Amino acid sequence: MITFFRDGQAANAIHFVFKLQDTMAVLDMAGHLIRRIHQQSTHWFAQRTQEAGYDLTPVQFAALDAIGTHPGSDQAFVAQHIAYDRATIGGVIERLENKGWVARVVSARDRRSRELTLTSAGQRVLSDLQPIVQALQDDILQPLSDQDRETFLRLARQLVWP
Amino acid sequence: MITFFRDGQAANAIHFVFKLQDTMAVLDMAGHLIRRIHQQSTHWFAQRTQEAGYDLTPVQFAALDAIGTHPGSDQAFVAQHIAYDRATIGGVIERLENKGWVARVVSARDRRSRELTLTSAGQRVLSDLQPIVQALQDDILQPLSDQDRETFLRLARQLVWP
DNA sequence: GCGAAATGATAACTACACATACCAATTCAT
DNA sequence: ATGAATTGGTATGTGTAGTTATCATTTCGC
Repeated sequence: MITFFRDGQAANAIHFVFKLQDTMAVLDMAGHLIRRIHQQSTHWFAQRTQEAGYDLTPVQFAALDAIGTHPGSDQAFVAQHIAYDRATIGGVIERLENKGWVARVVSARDRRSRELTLTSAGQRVLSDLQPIVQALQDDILQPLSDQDRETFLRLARQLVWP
Repeated sequence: MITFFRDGQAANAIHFVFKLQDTMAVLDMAGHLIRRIHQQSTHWFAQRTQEAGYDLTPVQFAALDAIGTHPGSDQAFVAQHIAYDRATIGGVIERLENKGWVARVVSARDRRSRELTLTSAGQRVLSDLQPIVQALQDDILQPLSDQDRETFLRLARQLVWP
């Protein structure tokens, strides 16, 4: 029936339906869904960590954790460890240094590299945040049942490694 | 067995194992996996579209598609449609305009808003890219079986809507 | 041991991504 | 009908995210 359309719009009815389908196709593509989930994930991260009185990004946390668990390593290791760009990690670590959470010392062994360690403030931040970030994973997966959460994580792991 | 460690390192063996576990916990979290998948997804997009002779980002494509399927709508609609920040979409559309793919005209109905349409060049780009972007979704999901791809998409859709 | 290749880091550049603040125009409530 | 709230858009600032180029230092090949 074309009675949903006002006078003069009947001829566009089929065109209108096609347009809607085209749109849905793009919004339902893997790449677009992944972008949306990533967007929501970073939003939850900001929300929960700000509630805890901190102001940092997911990547800053990942870098902080990598340095905490591998003290003395250099920027290239941290970048490779969390699958990051070598050029970008410099800025991330610089911001962590400015916050007083990370110390950067030129290595005696290799004068090109800087050895990274957490300051005591950085260690406190990391241990404060660890349970919060752990708990926040449930917020991200909230719409899924326990079993679907496991399935999603299993498939996500498969997607990441290659 | 501690024979994997050189002299003097035996005392650190257990500590070393704990450190590895801590690290794995972070790298295996939903948020981190999602960031990695998003990273790979945008990488595939750049790869495939550049092979086709184009230089644009996933978001530029999503905006182009939204304007193509909803000609005459304004920036706020496009932003809302693809779940985007109102402040960011301005720059994205400005770049599309600079490439000569999108025309931006101040609306007569509401002088605050700009009505967006594709130029003929923009329409050609969109129809050129549509099959390429469609095909590229398989690259993103490549490590999964057909059935797991369906499952992943189903769970991803569930994660997105709330 | 010495030139070439590789590596760690930074700089410059482009493009998101979002928060906040602001202006202009429109709509809503009374 | 008019003041208040809303809406469309831009500006500003911070922080990724990646590419390419450059520089210093180290390691590798022979």
